[in-house]
Amino acid sequence: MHDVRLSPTRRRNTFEVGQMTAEVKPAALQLTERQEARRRRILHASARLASRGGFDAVQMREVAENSGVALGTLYRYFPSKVHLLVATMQDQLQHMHETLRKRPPTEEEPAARVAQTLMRAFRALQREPHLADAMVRALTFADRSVSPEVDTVSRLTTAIILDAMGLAEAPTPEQLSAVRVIEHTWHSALITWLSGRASIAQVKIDIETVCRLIDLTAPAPGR
Amino acid sequence: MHDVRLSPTRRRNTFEVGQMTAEVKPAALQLTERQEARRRRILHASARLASRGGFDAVQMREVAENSGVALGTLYRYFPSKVHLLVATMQDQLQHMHETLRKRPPTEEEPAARVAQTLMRAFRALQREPHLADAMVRALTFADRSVSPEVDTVSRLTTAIILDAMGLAEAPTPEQLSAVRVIEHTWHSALITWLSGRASIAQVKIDIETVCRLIDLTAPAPGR
DNA sequence: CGTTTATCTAGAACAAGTTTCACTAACGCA
DNA sequence: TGCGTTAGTGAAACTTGTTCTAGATAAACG
Repeated sequence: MHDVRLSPTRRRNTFEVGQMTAEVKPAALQLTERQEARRRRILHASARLASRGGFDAVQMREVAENSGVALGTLYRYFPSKVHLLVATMQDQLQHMHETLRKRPPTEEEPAARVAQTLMRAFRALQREPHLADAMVRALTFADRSVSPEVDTVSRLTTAIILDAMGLAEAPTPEQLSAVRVIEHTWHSALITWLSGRASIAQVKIDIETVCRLIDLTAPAPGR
Repeated sequence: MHDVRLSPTRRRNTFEVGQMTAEVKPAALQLTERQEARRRRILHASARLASRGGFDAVQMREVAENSGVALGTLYRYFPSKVHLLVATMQDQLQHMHETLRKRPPTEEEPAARVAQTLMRAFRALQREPHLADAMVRALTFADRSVSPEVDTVSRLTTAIILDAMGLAEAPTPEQLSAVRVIEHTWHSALITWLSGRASIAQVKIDIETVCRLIDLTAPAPGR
């Protein structure tokens, strides 16, 4: 009768934005091997369905079936569809982060580096527009009950951007503000693209535009 | 048997961003008086329910009951819950725009004027956080089928910002980019606030931060 | 006016997210 | 190894958005 939800719900890795390292592992409180495997199967099924038909195509019953797990079990691992998709996004972001670490941006200026990085991520999303749809829609639709998970995604994104700026260690408050604004723009621009209201070119422009903020907060004398 | 959906669906007021005036009336293709009244009752009920419990509290059956209309009729006027809420947002924005016209921002600098305007709007939303939740969640969750309506909201927002900048007439492409980025930040910051991941103060900072972009695109020599 | 046609109404029906329940399997530990 | 507890299964039930149907009203129009 102990309706204690499985890890993902209460995960709350308290760590500062700055000290984000490569190890942001799911960190669910000790899962057995079989459980870890189940969790992985679920995420995999979720991503697969999502890359077919986007948000709507991820149907909980089907995810359960496809991952060989009972519906109730699925809900024990991920207490809602949005939780599931946000976790899926965490997963994908992790990959992205690692990939980016291997091939850091080539540009000189921080602003250009960030823009380049985001455009790379954007191109990756373009390859799986449905998956992108599912993840981003879930992310912005998430209510308070998903805050911890959304926050994790946000921290990952922040880490990626800071990495691109070349200062994963000691960002100033001003720089953090700029990064937050960049993130806002990133998410919202993706949405306008996904809903067909903005072209790829326009998203590019928006990203480049917002990245100029970085210059404003550069360590240089610039106000 | 002519399942022609009512106006709101196919509304497609083609008008340029710049020439946005006060007359953006719903403009549904000729509704009779009774129909206009019904539409209004529906929107009113929607807003009332939303200001109670936010997105989830707006239940289509209840909206129908509260506005004295059959469920089928509700769906004829607004083909989905998201359509309904986006229309509700249009409605509210209209009011906001008029209010802002009456008392334009007092600041001198364009950037400060925009920031002041958005903070005013933000304070208005803070008075009805649940309503804000319903509208903003609907807006960002909207899929392609709602694009025209979302676009209308976007144009209204753009108009408000351009007004605040003091150039509703001839914005440069660069300025339009900045405005788009400001809008992105505005929506996304609202979401982080609504989901409890950012404080009011933080939203304020983000708005002020992004508004600096306006200086970068000023008619002045600034690059 | 009377008729034709488009709207509305009431209510059932359907779909997918979520919850619940009774039961079985796996795990942790003494 | 045996046993109590936690996790997982299967299936039904429940909720709320959405669709459908048949019949009643209102509008348009000759």
